[in-house]
Amino acid sequence: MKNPEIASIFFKMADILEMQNVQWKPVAYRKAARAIGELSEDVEEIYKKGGLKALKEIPGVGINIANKIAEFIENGKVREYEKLKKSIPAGLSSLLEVPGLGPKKAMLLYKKLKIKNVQDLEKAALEHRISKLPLFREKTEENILKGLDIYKKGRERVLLAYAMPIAEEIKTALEKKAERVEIAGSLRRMRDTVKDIDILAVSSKPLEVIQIFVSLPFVKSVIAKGETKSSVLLSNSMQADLRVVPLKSFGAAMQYFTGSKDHNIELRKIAIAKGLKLSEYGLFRKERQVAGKTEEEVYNALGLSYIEPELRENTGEIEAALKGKLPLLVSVADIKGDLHCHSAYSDGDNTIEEMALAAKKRGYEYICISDHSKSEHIANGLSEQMLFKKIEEVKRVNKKLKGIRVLCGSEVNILEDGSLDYSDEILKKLDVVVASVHSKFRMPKEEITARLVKAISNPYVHILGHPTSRHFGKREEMGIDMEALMNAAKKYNVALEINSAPARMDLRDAYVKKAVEKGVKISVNTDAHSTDELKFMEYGIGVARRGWCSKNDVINTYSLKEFMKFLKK
DNA sequence: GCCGTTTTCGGCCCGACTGTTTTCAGTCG
Repeated sequence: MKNPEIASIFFKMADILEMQNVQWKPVAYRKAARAIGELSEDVEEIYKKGGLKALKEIPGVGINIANKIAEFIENGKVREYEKLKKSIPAGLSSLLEVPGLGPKKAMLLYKKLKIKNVQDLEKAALEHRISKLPLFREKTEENILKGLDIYKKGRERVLLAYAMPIAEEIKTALEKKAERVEIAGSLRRMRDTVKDIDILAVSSKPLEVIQIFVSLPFVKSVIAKGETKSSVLLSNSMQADLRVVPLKSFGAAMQYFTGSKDHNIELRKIAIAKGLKLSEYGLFRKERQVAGKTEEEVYNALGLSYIEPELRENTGEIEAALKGKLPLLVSVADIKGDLHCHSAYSDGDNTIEEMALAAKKRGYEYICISDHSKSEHIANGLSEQMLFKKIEEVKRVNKKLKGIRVLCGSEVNILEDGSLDYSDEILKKLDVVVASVHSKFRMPKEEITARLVKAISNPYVHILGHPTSRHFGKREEMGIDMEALMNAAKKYNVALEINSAPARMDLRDAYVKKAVEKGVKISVNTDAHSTDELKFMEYGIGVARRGWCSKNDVINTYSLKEFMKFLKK
C-alpha cells in the first residue's frame, strides 16, 4: 500500500511551499495528503482500475495532484517534489516541527543566521545569537529552547486508552470549580491515537478554572495562559488545552473544540452560504446569536441533523446529515457479549468462571472464552487434550452460574498456507471459532489475501480476529486486498473483528466503514486477558461508530438466541 | 492547487495568545 508514502510526500511538499511563502497550495496539498492517508482503498488500485479520473474522485485531489500520484505509481518519484527538495537545504523543514516556529520565522533564521537544521538552531539559541535579531528578543529565544525540548522528546501520538484516563482526571479536578467540564477533541471523536488532550469548561469565572488547570500536579510547564484558554505541557510530554466559555456558547464551543478541523471548516462554509457566521461562541446572523447553547441547535440551524462526534471527519457525514441519512450508531449499551477473551487455560490471568462473572456484571448475556490454539506455544496454546478438558470446564461453569452463558471457543491460528491448526473434527466441537494470524505477517498481497480467504472459507470459522494484525509501535498492518477479503467474508458469512485491545484497534475505522457498506458483519471484541480488560469494549465501540456501524451490523449485539442462529450459518 | 444551487475565476474558517512594538504579525488549534 503506497498511500502513507504518497501522503507523506504531499505533506513535505506543503511544508516546503509554506517556507517559500507560497499561498494556498500548502493547504491544498495537506488536504489531499490527509484524504489519501485515511483512505481505505489502495491508491495504486484506484489508479490501475480507473486512471486519473478515479484519482480525482478522492476529495481534495484535482488534476495536478492526480498526475503526481500517477507519476509516483509509475516511476516511484514525483519530479515536482524532487525539485522542491533541492530549493531549500535538507533539514530546514524540520524546523517547522519545533513548537512556536512557523514558516516565517524558520525562513528568517535561515536567511539571517544560516540555520539549516535543529542542531544549528539549538547552537544559535544557546550562544544567544537569536535574540540579537530584529523580531527575535530574549523571550523568543527562550521559547525556542523550550520548543526544542518538546521537539526532542517527540510529540508522537499516544494510544486512546492511555490518554483517556488522564483526560478524565483533569476533568474531575476542574469540575470542582467549573459548572460543566467535557472532554473534546480527537479523544471525544475516539480516534485510535491522539496527540493532545482537549478540555472544555463552562464557567462565569474562567480565570479561576484556568488557575486550577495550570496548577495541576502533573503539569510541567505552561505554554499559554489567557482569559479564555490555556495550554500546558504535562509531565508525560503530552500537551493539554483548556477552553473556558460562557453557558450560552457551550454547544458551539463543544462543536468547535471537538473538530475535526476539516469537519469544522465545511460547517463554517455552510454557515457562510447561509449568510451566517459560525465560531466557538455561536452561530450568528450579524451580531445576533441564532444558535449555540447546544450542539444539536447548531447543527439544526445549519440545516443538518445532529452528527455524532465519531463521524466528524468530513468523510461524507455532512452530506448524509443534509439528507437526514445518518446511521443510528451502535453503542456500548447494545453489546450483549464479548466473543474473544482469554482465560488462564492459555495466557489469561483469570479463570473461566471469573471471566464469566465479570461479563455478567457488565450486563452481558454471553461470553466466549477463546483461548489460543496448539501452535501458539508462546501463549500456552491448548493441545487437543487440554481443549477437551476446557470444554468440560465450560459445561461445569454453565451449570453453576445463572444469568450468563459461557461459550467455548478458540482463537485458532491461521497457518502459513491458510489452513487452521485444529482439524475440522475438533473445530466442530466448539461453539465459536475465531481465526487469527499470529505469524508470518509479511507476505505478498496476493498470498496473504489467499491465505485469509482460505481460512475463512472453513465452514467452522465464525470470526476473523484482528484482520490486519497491526500493532501500534510494533507492526504495520498486513497488506491485504480488502475488497477481496470483504467479498469472501460476505460470501462465507464470517464476521470481521474489531479488536479493542488499545494497541490493535483492528479493523480500523475506514475499513469498517467499507465493510458495513458491503453488508459484511462486524464483531466488536476486547481480546481481554483479564476481567479488567473487558472494559476495552468502549474503545472498540468507538472504532465501530467511527466506521458508521449500526446495531444490526454488529453480531454481538444479538440476543443469545439470535446469536446462536448466526453461529449455525 | 482545489472547487462551484450565488462563482470555471476568485475565493479559500475563525478566533486566542504571545512577543514585539504601539497596532500587528506569527503561530496555533
